[in-house]
Amino acid sequence: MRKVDPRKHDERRREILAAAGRCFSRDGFRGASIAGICKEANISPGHLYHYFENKEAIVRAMTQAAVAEADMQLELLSPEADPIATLISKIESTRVQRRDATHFLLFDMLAEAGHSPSIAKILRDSNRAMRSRFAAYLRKGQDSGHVDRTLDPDLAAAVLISAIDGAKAMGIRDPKLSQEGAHEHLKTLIVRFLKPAHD
Amino acid sequence: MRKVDPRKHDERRREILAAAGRCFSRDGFRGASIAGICKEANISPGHLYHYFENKEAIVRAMTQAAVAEADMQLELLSPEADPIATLISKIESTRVQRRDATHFLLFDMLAEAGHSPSIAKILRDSNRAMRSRFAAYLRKGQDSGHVDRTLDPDLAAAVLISAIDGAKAMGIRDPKLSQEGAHEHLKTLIVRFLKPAHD
Amino acid sequence: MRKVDPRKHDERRREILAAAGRCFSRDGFRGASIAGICKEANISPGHLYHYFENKEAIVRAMTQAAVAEADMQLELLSPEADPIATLISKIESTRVQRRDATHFLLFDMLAEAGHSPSIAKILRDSNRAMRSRFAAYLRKGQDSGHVDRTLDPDLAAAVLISAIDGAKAMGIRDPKLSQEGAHEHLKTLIVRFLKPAHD
Amino acid sequence: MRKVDPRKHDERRREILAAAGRCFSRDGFRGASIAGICKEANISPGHLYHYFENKEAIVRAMTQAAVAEADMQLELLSPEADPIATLISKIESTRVQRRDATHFLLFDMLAEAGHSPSIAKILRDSNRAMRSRFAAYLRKGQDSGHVDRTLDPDLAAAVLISAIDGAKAMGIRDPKLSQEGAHEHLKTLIVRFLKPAHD
DNA sequence: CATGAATGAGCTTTCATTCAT
DNA sequence: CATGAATGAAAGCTCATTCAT
Repeated sequence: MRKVDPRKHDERRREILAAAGRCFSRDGFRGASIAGICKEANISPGHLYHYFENKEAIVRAMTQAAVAEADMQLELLSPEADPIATLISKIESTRVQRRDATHFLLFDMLAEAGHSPSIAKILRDSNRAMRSRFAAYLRKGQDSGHVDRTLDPDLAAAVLISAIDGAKAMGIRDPKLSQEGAHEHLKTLIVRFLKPAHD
Repeated sequence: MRKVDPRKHDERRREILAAAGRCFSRDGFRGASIAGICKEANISPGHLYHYFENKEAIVRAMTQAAVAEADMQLELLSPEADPIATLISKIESTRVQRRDATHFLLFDMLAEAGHSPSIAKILRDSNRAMRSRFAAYLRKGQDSGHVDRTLDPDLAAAVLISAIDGAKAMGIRDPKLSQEGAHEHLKTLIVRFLKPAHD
Repeated sequence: MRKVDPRKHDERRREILAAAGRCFSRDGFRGASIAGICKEANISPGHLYHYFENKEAIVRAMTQAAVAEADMQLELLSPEADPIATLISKIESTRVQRRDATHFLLFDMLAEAGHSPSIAKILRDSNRAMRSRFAAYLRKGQDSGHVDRTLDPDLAAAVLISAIDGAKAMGIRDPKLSQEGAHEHLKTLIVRFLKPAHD
Repeated sequence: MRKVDPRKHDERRREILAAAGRCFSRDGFRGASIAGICKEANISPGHLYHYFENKEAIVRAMTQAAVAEADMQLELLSPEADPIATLISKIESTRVQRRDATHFLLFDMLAEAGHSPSIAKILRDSNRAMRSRFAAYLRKGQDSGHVDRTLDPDLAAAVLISAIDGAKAMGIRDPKLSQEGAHEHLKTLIVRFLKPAHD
């Protein structure tokens, strides 16, 4: 009579997703195999399909989790401080995790968006959320005079997100680049972009 | 005793690579099949292996060709003009090709770099070349007073390359974003970053 | 010490069998899955195995039920009437249900008999029962002068059963065939076969 | 430069089909596995897919071959003779092959027609061909006075085909039935059905 | 009596790669 | 140079069946 315990079900799903995440960032979305994920998650292939309809569903859930996590990290940034400093600390965290395997995952997602409309949609939707959060920061900064009032908050936010993406690419293209130096220059880029009172 | 005509051999290789490029940008590195590439190139699978040792060799050559092409496009930019304008026109070309399938290829490469050291190396090497070319532009700009002298040309170049990568990601994350607006803001980002005389 | 109520147990079995019947006639013996049958019967897979040892047991029970049902329908035919009319009305019912999914089930059973000796035996046993019932009709008809006395009742019965099977096949081979016309001719076939006084 | 030799290709296809036929009549359409067919045909699984798009294509080709063969056998019957005798010899051949595995295949096809529209279509199309061939025989018989002129040739043909199907079912339902006796009665059925001059 | 989590063998299919011609 | 027949391992996925609860 007892039905599925949704709690346990969800926990298991998360466990599988975590295992999949390890496989995906090691081998890529396409390179990772169901068998590998099962081994990593210590379950049988048949059982995995109680939790996910198919591989694409795992990729989808993974992508969703990754972008949600990215958005959440942004939400956690202290909203009191100078928004410029806030955003820079965001960029900074990217620098620190420089060789983080999840960066590869991001590029896998961007590549996958080219072949999978559902992944593309997840990326678009999450991007809209992140962008409006960013834009809110910027608007607040404009109100307090920290951010150039001539910038369109939405478009500036899009540019800043793209700068973060670019920073992640930089870590791959140039792993030996002076981290402090690159960070300094990125910071300069952001500051000069946002700072008001350009003559 | 008839020897291979190296000229023809190279041309064939390029043809195959072009066919592979179409397949890769349509289906991704992993999603594209040797059979598909052969069909696209109008050769037999057996024959393809006269030109490439294995699939990874094609991916490698493809990556090399793509980054070389990117570098070459940079080389073609008129070296006379104001370097800032030059760089902006480079960004602009990214905007115009916004939904170009080759963008997905770039992200495939960046993702692949996570699993394949040889791809990672190609990316690193090509990046070093591009970066020094960019840096040369910047140095010239600094000499002529167009570019802020306090910037380190190498690091600034790395940041600019990352901005271009980010711009490509922007097209995927936000396909409906106002192109002109985003471009304006990107331009502003570059100009403010490079322009001298910040107080 | 609580014993199973055999009444309830049997009813449950019949319910499951009914559900299985729907699945089998939709997807075939091989195409239908235990999971599907469970969903159709609203029970869990584990529970199903309280009622049936394995899938083959379900197929067996199903086959048995189907042939028993066919025999029972025959039993219900009014034994008073002219046996020729009786048999024709039997053929008629086949015509009416022409596209009935249970027809496919019959052919599934006949095919399955080729790979499963136990199914073959069920078919044989049931056929013997039906045949003797048919034969009894014929004998009565011979006594009353409605049926040709030179026919061997048993063999004639076998031929008539095969004619009914054939009529079911006709519905599949030729779904658009004039139903009335085909029925008329089938009726003629039966009448001429059984009618006495051929010169 | 040499292209595929269509002769060899076709021969290989036929070989595979023959192997598949053995597997299918042993295990049924669904019960037979690609691996088993490959082993029977002495080829690798990958290679099989050079000749057939997928398993369904094999089933389709198999069905087509089987019904074409049935039609061809009919064509070979001597067209000179009394059409009734001709048709009876057709029924007779069914009796002789009584336990022929291809009979099971027929019922597999009829069952499969319930789930696969393409199989259903093949059956319909082949049936139309066979039926018109049968009907031509009957018409000729009517012209020569051997066959009852009141019968509609097309419908009578359909009824006769269904009688053959039924005869095949009889072999399965009743393998121990006196073959001669059953045959005698079947012959009687046919003769009385077709013979003219019923009073 | 009843659940559904869990298994693992087996399924169809794909694909990089080799090789005789 | 060029073909495409052939391989076989591995992929994603299904499913009958078992078992702890």
